[in-house]
Amino acid sequence: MPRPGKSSYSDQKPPYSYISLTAMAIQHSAEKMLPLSDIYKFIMERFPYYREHTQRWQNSLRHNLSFNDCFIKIPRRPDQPGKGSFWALHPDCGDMFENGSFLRRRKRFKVLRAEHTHLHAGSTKGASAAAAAAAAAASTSGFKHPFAIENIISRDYKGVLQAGGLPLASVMHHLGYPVPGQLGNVVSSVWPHVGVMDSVAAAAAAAAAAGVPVGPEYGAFGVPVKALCHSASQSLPAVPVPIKPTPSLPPVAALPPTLTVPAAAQQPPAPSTVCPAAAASPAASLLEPTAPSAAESKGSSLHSVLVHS
DNA sequence: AAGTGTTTATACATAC
DNA sequence: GTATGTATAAACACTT
Repeated sequence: MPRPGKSSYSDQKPPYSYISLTAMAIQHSAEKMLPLSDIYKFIMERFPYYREHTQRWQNSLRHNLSFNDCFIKIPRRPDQPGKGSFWALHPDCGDMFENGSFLRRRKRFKVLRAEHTHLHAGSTKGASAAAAAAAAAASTSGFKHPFAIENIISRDYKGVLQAGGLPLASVMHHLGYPVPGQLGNVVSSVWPHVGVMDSVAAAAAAAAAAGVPVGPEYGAFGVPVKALCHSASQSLPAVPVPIKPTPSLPPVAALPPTLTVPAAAQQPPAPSTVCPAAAASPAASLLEPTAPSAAESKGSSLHSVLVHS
C-alpha cells in the first residue's frame, strides 16, 4: 500500500476516510491543529483526486469535523484573524485507528457523557478537550509533551483533565498563560502532581520497553522529520476557550480580561508547517501504516472514551 | 457573498 | 438481522 503524502494515488480515490484524511492533516501540522482551509489544502496537495468535486467532499469533510467527537474546535486568538476556528484532534483519540494505520478506524470515538456534563462544557465536545488539545498543540511547538505520547502511553494528565474536570484556566496556566492568582492556586491544589514533562520520559521509556519505534528519523507519511524540523518554534496555540460557554459555568468569559493573552507580549508566530515534536511522537507511528503502534499493542482498554455508541 | 459550522437524512458496506 | 462506520446531499445559521 503506497503511503500517503507521496501523490501515490494519482487521480484515484485514496483508501482513506475523511476522518483519516483530516487526522493526517492535523497531525502533520506543527501545532497539531489547522484551520479548515489548511485541511483542504493538505488533502488537495497530497491527493489529486480531491482537486475535483471540491464542493462535494469539502461538505463531507465539514460534516465529519462537526459530527465526530474526535475533532474539536479551537477558536482563533484575537490577534489571529481569519475565518473559522482551528481544528484539532481530541487528546484521547490517539489510538482511534486500528493498527496504527489511517486505513481503518478501530472504533468510533465518542466523548462520554460524563465529560460533557461534569465539565459543564457548552460545546458538544467539551471545553476541556479543546483545552487539552490546545495544550497538546502547544506541547508540540515548544513544550515537551507531545500529546500523542501523552495519549497513547501516559494517561496521567489526561485522566486528571477528564476526571477532575479541570477548568480551562488551569490548562492555560500550565501552558504558561497568565492566570490570576486565585485560579492559579486552584490549579496548584487541584493539579499539584501532574508531571507534564515526566510523562514524556515515561512515554519514551514505555515505548522503548514495548519495542515501539519512536524513532526520530521519519514522521508522518515517511517524511523525514529532521527535514521538517529545522527549528523549534516557541509558538503557542490559539487561546483555548470554549466555543459555547454555558451560563452556569463560563470559565473564560467570566475571567478577567487579564487572562486573555496579550498579543504583543506573548505573540506566537503564526502556525507553521514545521514539525518540532513529530520526531518523538507516536503520532508519527500512528501515521505509519506499516508499523504497529503502541496503542494497538496496548489495546483499547486504555481509553475510557473510546466506546461503542 | 463566500466561507465556515451544524444538523438531518439517506444509502451503502462491514462487523458483530 | 442489527449496529456501526462512512459517504453524500442538503438546508440553515453564523462569521468574516
